[in-house]
Amino acid sequence: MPELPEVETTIRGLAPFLDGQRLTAVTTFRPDLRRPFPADLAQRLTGATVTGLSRRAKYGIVSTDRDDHMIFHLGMSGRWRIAPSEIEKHDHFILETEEATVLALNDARRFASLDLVETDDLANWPPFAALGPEPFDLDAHRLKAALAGRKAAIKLLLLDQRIVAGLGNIYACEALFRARISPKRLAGTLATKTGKATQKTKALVDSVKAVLEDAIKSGGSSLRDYKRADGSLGEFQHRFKVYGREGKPCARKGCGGTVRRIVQGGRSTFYCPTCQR
DNA sequence: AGATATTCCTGGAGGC
DNA sequence: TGCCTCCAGGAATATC
Repeated sequence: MPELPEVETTIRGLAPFLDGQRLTAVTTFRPDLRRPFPADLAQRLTGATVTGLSRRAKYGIVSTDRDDHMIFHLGMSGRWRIAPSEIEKHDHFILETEEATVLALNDARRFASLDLVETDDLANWPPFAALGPEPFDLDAHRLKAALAGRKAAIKLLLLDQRIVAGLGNIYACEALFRARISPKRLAGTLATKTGKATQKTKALVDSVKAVLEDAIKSGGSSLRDYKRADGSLGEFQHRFKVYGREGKPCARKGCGGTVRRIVQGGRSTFYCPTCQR
């Protein structure tokens, strides 16, 4: 479930153990995850000092003093474990620091990725080159322009990382609920010139930011696999208003509707047909 | 452009 | 503690 808040939580959890640390040992237990690991991964990381950790969309970035950036994507089930007492099933990659802290990348479904990109290549690195703006950099004008004329359902476009980068299935559903917008609404109808639709675009931008900020404050959401790097669970799953709440009463005061589940683009969408229009 | 299906994987849940 | 089917946070790719 790692969407933007889970990756942000992971980066914040790793930073105290990695930032400024020299990497003393790098171990891979297999040659690939979603993609092959770089052949010189261990060689380039071993002995390097971490100069900073950051995030872009759902990618975590560990930068080193060799102008390298180790970039990970957690896929569906990836997580980092700090100082594990022993190696577990599905640990695929291990970093060890000068202070002897062990960090393990664990991923049952192996949809994660691990890449090493040089600074000069960052902007053109294909996974990054295709990304739209960070949600926190989004504004109503920009979103409106991206949605104008589009006939796809708004939910599907919120999942399109080229439109806005970092939302996944959960937070797309939750943001639409907060904005009172139906996930089935054709994206272009949010982008018309008349006041009401523009207000809807603004509401959506504000809702996207708010739900992500709240989720980060809660340490992300833990459903099946996700845990914070220190092993603790996120808390935001207790605050879902629609996700996973099919058949339950709408959380909006006075609405009285019932949360529905539909399928869009082959994935579950949860929403309240009564108050989301 | 858009809708849909498929693929990469493992594991948990639920039906029988 | 069996077998089978379905479903799951993502995203690239193919086809109509």
